[in-house]
Amino acid sequence: MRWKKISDAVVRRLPLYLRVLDELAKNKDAKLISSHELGERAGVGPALVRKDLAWFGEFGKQGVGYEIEYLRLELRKILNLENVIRVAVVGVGSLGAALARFHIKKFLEDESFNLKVCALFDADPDKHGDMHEGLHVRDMEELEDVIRSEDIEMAIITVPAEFAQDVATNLANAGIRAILNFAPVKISVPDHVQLATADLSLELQRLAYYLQEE
Amino acid sequence: MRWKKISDAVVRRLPLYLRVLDELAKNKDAKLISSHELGERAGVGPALVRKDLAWFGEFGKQGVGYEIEYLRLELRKILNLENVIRVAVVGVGSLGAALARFHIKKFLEDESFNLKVCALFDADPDKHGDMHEGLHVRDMEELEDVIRSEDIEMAIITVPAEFAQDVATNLANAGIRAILNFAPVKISVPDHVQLATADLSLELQRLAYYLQEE
DNA sequence: TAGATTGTTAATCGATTAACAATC
DNA sequence: TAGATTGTTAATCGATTAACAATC
Repeated sequence: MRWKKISDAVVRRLPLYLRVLDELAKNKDAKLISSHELGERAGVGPALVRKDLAWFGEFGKQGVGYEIEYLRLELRKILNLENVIRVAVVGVGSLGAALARFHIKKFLEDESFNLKVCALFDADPDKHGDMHEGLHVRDMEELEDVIRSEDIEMAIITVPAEFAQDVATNLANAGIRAILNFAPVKISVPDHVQLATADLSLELQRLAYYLQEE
Repeated sequence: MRWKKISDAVVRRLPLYLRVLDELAKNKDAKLISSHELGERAGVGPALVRKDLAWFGEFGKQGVGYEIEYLRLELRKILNLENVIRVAVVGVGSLGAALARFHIKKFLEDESFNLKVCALFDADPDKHGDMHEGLHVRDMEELEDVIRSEDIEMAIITVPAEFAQDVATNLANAGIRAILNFAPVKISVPDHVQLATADLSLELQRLAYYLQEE
């Protein structure tokens, strides 16, 4: 299933729409939703909602709107969230451990959440063998083997900034296709690897700007 | 110090430039940097670097470039990072505790890092009094008093999604001016409160899209 | 002086919004 | 049929890039 050249600005809004639909589906408030209301709840204009969805097909009915459950399932298909995606966490400090814990719990509790953390890695030998939510911390030496044998496609990097680039390179070499980076550095990856950044320092510094009196 | 109507797209790049300058200043590699090299290191085009900086003044010299240390200090002024900014963490689960720990350590280790976590709050009475890096967990009842008496301007929300909006409202009422929200929900705040979102689920779902074969 | 690089204006590019015919 | 809302095209808006005179 491929629709070429969809802008990332569009792709970023799809999970937003999906979240609204998940919520509505759970509460069974209604069967239908208009682009106006979906946009309202997602924080996006109604015209943009329609345009975003139209890139992938015709999901609505004129004069009626979109069927919530149907659109929800279609969006899950589009976002590739139908099958379980295996995830590794590299760097098991308190942040890495917390993220692993959070996602493992969510996977167990929410049946529509399809991201499964299934391996933890850390360079510190003292941590090897430590258990977190049923997973033990592995040596970085095992990275490539485990990623390949366990079909891990995504990784979360929570190592100190100075090691992040090396880790990212190793992950790319091991066949990882998407990385969420928490380390406060710009990292480079090959074109076929997707990168998302959760750079808290950057966000906090940006917020500081707006604290100034206006 | 106010320059009206600077676009957020511009403000978001300033911390990126600052990080590059911090790095260069630490290593004392050189005294000067061109927009070309600064852009290179920050991942931004050279013309855009010059245009971004030009919003705030004339910091460079034609034919020469920008003085690293000078520009670094000017950027710190512009971003309002000269004085310590006090921060509260609301929701002390494993993620909240990890973030508090991370930032408190960074504040102690890096003298140019001016964000100081100085209060922790949680709704769970079992956690009240627990210590994290020298701070005890307080009751939510104390939120407003403590924020006002300790001059706390910024908050990090790490409570479960269903409580995030209430917490944000309470924070806004207590006079908080900027919020970094980790809860996976859209929250609304008054216009005078700045909001940054660290919505990991959204990022991971976006990444999932790109895992599809092309 | 010759070479380099800024600050700034004009041109381009891309994303959002408005408008509306099609149609349920 | 009358009212509503989609999918889509055209208009607008804003952000980035290219170009270049000014000048160190």
